[in-house]
Amino acid sequence: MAGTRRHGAGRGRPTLEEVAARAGVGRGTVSRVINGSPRVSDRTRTAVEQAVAELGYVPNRVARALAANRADAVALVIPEPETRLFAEPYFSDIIRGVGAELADTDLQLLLTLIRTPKERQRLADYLSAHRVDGVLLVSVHADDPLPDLLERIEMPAVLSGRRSAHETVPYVDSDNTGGAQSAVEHLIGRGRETVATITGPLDMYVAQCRLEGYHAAVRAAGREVEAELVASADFTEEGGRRAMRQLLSRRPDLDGVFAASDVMAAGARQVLREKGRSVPGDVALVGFEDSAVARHMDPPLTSVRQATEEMGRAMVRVLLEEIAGRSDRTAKRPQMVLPTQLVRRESS
Amino acid sequence: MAGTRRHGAGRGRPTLEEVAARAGVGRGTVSRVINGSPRVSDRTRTAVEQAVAELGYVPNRVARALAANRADAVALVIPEPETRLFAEPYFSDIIRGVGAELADTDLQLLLTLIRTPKERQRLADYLSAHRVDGVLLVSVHADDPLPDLLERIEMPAVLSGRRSAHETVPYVDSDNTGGAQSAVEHLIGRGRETVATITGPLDMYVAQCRLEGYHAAVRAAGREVEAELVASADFTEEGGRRAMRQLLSRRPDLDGVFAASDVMAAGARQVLREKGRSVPGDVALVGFEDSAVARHMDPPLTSVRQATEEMGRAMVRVLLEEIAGRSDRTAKRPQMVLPTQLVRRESS
DNA sequence: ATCACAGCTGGGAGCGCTCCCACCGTACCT
DNA sequence: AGGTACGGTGGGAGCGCTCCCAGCTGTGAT
Repeated sequence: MAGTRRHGAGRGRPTLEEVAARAGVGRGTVSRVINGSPRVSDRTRTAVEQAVAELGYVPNRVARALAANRADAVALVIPEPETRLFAEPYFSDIIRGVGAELADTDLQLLLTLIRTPKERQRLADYLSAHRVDGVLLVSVHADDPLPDLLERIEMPAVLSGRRSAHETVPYVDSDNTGGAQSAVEHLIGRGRETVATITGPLDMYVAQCRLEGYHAAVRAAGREVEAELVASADFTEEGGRRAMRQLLSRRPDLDGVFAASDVMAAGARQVLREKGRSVPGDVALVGFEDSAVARHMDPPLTSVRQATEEMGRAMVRVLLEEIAGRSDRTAKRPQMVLPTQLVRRESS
Repeated sequence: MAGTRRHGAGRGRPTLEEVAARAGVGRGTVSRVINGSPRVSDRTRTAVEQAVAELGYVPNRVARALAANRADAVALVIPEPETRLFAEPYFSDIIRGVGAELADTDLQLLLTLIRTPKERQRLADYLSAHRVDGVLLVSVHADDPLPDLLERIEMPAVLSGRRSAHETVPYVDSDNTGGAQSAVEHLIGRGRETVATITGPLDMYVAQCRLEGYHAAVRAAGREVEAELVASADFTEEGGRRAMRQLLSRRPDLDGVFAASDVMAAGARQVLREKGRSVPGDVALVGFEDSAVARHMDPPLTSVRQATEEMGRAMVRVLLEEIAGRSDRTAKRPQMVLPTQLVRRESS
């Protein structure tokens, strides 16, 4: 009865044991070679490596995960509504970066889209069960309970973006304040006198930062910040339209607009066209994100580029560190801010 | 020595055994309840369910996967270059659909981006090792060896799109021919006399189909298909520009263009503007894909919408069938074609 | 020659589950 | 009453690996 295989699939795949037999060594030794332990003689190592090659041995990750109580996987969690709200490229660029950086590891990338509270609960269970080694969280809201849950169960995690200025969890963010500031300085530098801004939802830290950058640039130019020149929206095209109408009715004399996202800039552009204002002739327009939308607008939109793909890569690096360095509890949490860059196009 | 736990993480998570003890039954019985086997008495089932609830038991997928020789995961394979080439929304909409449909299952979604031949090889190894239960392949080229490999190792797989008219592997595709045809019929119906087309790379079946639809519509209108009116490109914006210039120099009298992708239409639009042709006044323009680009063009682009998210969902459904029904080898491979829909906007 | 102590090595135990076989009872037949 | 059948159940074996401990060398110190 011994040796009877029950399952068809996977049949014939060599196991550690078989490699050991062929190399004339014990299981433990093969395991050590596979995992690159230094305590193996060169002689033995060579023998094992040859056996591995001959048999075409590939370790069974599942067995490994079970025995070592690791998962060999990280989860990328994406709150679904966000992918609709934010311009798509952000989302896919992050994935690209994450995927690229993970390719060198042998960690699997698990993608988790969260739509409903039920699914969020399910994820929480899943994570509590330690079925992944770490978590990458994209665009978390300030009131999201997930980061705290992760903290509690000691699951390594990295956020893209901060929830507030005093973020405690490791994160990778881009320099929203600086980017916004440079955008507005650019507008002012081009001689615009009355520069307005369309903000994102101000309960989001990212929107606060971009507004903060606007303020900074206005003040740096020795001007007053006028409340009339600030309209807040929600990162959507429709929101951009509404805010632009508001702004135009309040201050018909405005000649520059900084929108905190390209999509809102697109909405604003439409309203400007409706009202017969030329861009950049009458009104200069700048966006944020440098998404495909910016390039395809007419005229092409000046925008602040964030290194989104690089953010994905950085997140993985930080997460890997977190996973490795969990031991020393005192270590400071790695947090990094990536620079942005103004991309000048015809809209300003 | 018995019962000594070595690993810290996961400590305290109840196991099947503990649930069994608490419910006063055997391991096998608990397993049956968990997996919804019908051969359990109501009495016992209730007792087990209570124990599960009290202990907060969550099955360990890794152990399950090892024991059952399943992986409880499917891989979504995305050839990296494609995600740059194709407009992004396609890619993220597919993911959205796949994620949504998978949420009801307890399969994990593994995302695999393929950039280099080395990574492709790695994936091949990985799949050969049966570490996933099935594979979703996005936009495969005709010469991609992956589908055949999968066939060989009997790994369930579903393609998005076909490689040729005689695709043998299960797939989900949209009605490219029909969509293109309706687009061109629309142009002709609006009174356009000289309708040209910008095609994708003709070694891709999807490009062939869209061209085929163009031909069909032209012929259906009782006209000749003129080679001069066909310019092929590569689904990129730059390609669209080049093709448009070609077309314009060959046939300055053209008054309608069907571009086989929105991105190429965007390129074409730029050239038309350069050359002083108004849209839709002088030239009516239609794209394919109905991506964000289409909505943000000026004027907004009429385009053929494909139900991309639904394609993702359908792919999962088909894959699940494949995984389940692997037993009867004679069953026909499920293949489905989703309808498209013309979305009219101001460009035509 | 003896002892100690390395560096290597083999292999038992165990990770948490599924599979399957043997077994128990009860209901139904002859 | 004995036989048959079958729904329901317990638990051994095993999935392929990692961990760890004991043991086995060979070397250098004594």
